Amino acid sequence: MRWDEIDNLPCSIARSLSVVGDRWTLLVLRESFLGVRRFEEFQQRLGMARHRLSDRLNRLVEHEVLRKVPYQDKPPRHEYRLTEKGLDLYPVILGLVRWGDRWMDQGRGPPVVYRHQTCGQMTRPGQNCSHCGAELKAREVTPMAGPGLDRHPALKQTLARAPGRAGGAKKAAS
Amino acid sequence: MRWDEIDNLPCSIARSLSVVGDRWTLLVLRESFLGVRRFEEFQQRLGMARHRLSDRLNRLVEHEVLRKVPYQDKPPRHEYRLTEKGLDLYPVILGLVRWGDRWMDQGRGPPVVYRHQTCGQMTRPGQNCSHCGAELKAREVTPMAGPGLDRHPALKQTLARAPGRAGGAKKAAS
DNA sequence: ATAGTAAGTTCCATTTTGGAACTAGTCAAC
DNA sequence: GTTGACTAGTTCCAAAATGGAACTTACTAT
Repeated sequence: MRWDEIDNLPCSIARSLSVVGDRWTLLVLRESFLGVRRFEEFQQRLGMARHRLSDRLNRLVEHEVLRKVPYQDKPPRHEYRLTEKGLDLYPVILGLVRWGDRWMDQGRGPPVVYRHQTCGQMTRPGQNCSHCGAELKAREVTPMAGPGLDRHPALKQTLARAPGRAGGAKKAAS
Repeated sequence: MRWDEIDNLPCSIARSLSVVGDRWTLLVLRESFLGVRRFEEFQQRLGMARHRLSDRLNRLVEHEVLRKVPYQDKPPRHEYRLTEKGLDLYPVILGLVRWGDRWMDQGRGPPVVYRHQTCGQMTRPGQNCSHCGAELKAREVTPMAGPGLDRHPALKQTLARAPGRAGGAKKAAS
């Protein structure tokens, strides 16, 4: 069976994987959830081949997980932003984080920890806040450096601009 | 960046994907969660190339997501069963199901629906039961044919032996 | 005119995957 | 006592996906 056939299986897992089930797509989306929006920035942070990134972004736009939003006219330039469909992948991302934190942390503790802005407390990654029980929404969660992030200044920088922070992806006040 | 380097990134998503982030692995695990344990049965249900399946199963065993359990001596034969680490991937699987159900159902409704045995009610796929709120464990959830499964007898058969059913993967009574 | 920035595309080598056929150990039937 | 079936693979080769580096296009700034 070839990859371009699996989206027709009567299986929600196969259909989901037909969009996000390759080496890079979920890492691209991780960056999106951290506030990254531009081609150059995705490429620099992920270190992936440029044409591969181009493919992945285009496919995500095709499937309406991201949408292209122009931010200047001359020359035409645009950003890639999460749609509602894309934002709805947050539990999948946090599910992978939770599993990786538990089983793949190399004994150092989680590289990233999360605070639920709505209730103000730290939460385990997952579908619901482990403190208040409310559903975790990407815009209401602040990722912060955890114990497993020793000596990785580059990633700390990524975190510094994540949602929920002053001076983050959006201007703090307009 | 090559694939065999990503498991060293200080990122739980990348590390999780280094185990389950390829075309087939999560589909293999889906079958595991449905009670499939033997090479031939994985191969027949998934229709994937045999040596690819062999690779994937070996990698999952290496990472202790599955373990090999002998079931006969002459000739030596064994089954692949989920470990605790593997069972802990259930929320990731159900996260993909939930997203696929919502966004990729082709207008037909979910192919599979889930009943939480512990409370006896139907639940949305996810980390917790949408009825009673308890964490969903693979062994306490029964997948059943949903509206999106029209005319797919093969998959109905897969479901018929899933956990929580009499006459399923284990003998009903010993 | 030269350099810089952003978002790609092109070319080519390497890696991964897919398909079909073949191997190995054992039992059961003819 | 040879043939066929069953289970779990492996081998060979072609096709597809990926990675790396250089090049392109459309501007702006110096």
